[in-house]
This record gives sequence, C-alpha cells and structure tokens, in this order.
Amino acid sequence: MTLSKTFNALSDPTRQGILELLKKKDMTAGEIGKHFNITLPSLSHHLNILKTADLISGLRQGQTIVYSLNLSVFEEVSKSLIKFFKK
Amino acid sequence: MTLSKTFNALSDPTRQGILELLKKKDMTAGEIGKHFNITLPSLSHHLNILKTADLISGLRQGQTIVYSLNLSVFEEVSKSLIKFFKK
DNA sequence: TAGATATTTAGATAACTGTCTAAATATTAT
DNA sequence: ATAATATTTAGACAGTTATCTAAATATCTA
Repeated sequence: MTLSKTFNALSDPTRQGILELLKKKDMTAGEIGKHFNITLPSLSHHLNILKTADLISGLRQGQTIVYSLNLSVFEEVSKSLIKFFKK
Repeated sequence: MTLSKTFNALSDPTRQGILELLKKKDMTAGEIGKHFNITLPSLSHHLNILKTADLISGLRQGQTIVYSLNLSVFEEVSKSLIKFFKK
C-alpha cells in the first residue's frame, strides 16, 4: 500500500469519522451508518475504500458485518508519516 | 486548516515529491519543475494546493519565486497525525 | 420455504481534480 | 520602451469520486 493511497483514504471527513468511531469500539455497518447523514450504499463505498487501504477489516458475524481497525497497519502508517515529516 | 485538507494535499504523488524536494532545500518553481514530467501550469496548480494547505510558502525574489517548507506547520501536522493515530 | 433484516453491488449523475495550451503578469536587462 | 525570462491565471477536457435509487446477496427466524 502506497503512502498516497493511505493519505487519500484518510482525506475524506466521513472516512476519518469512521476511523474515529472504530478507535472506540468495533461496530457493524449499520451502527456506523447511524452517525452519518449518508445512505448505507454510500457508507459501504467508504468502508470499501478503507478496507482497500487496509486500514480496517470487516468480519461477518451472522447477519451483520463487524468492522474493526487494523491496529498493526495503523501503527505502521503512523510510523511512515512520522518518518515522512521528520526526515 | 482541517486535517482533511492536509491529508488531501498530501495524497498526490507529485505533491509528495515536491515536499520531499523542499525538505532538502528551498527551490524555485522552475527548479522543482525539472523533477517532474508535467507542465509549469500543472506544477503551479500543485504548489497552490500545498500553499493553501499551509504546508509551503512562496517568496518572490526578483524574477523567481522561491518555495520553502513551512517547518512549524509541518511539525504541527505531524503532531496532529500522531494524535489521530495514537489516541 | 417465506419473510424480515443487514449489507453490498450496479448503474447513473453531479462535482471535483489533474492535466493541457494559450494568454496574462511580474521582473530584469538591453 | 522592448525583449527575454519566470511564473501564474484562464479556460477546456478527460478521468475520478461521492452520492443516490434500485436491485441483489446473505443470514436468520417463523
């Protein structure tokens, strides 16, 4: 995953909001959706971008899909950013 | 400046390249342009986005405009990012 | 097997973005 | 003043993106 892709995934307010929510706890798509004024298909689109950037994972549990942060990737991205800014 | 705006400014490979160059030394638009296969107007567009995001400054010195990193803003953004990822 | 619930996929559309060429502006030198 | 150099601004265009509605898929329950 390139740094550009990651920055792009992070550059949308809705996606940032999704990540902020998932920092607190894992949530289903429906639960996440209640926090934004967009339709579920639009939300699904954002979830897919975050998944493609490897920032989150979705795990089906019965009828719902539970989303969670990929903490290790988060850590890695954080390090890349610090490196980018500090060097 | 919002974090979204900053991420957006950072999400383009050309703009990342410009920042990498300016980390080394201040440069004029023309000097920067030599490192990329885009026209000067396109480059100017990217410089403007970085300026709007407050990541760089341009100072006219006679016939040329010398661009430099806004180091304090860079520092600040770096801290915001760390906070975003760590909390 | 139906029906209900949760989520995604498909397809359309308006807005945004990166790029270009041509023209404009600013400065310097003759 | 005129010409040359450096950079930006204006306007157009193709590709991408965020959004929507409608339909499809997956799971659970009766």
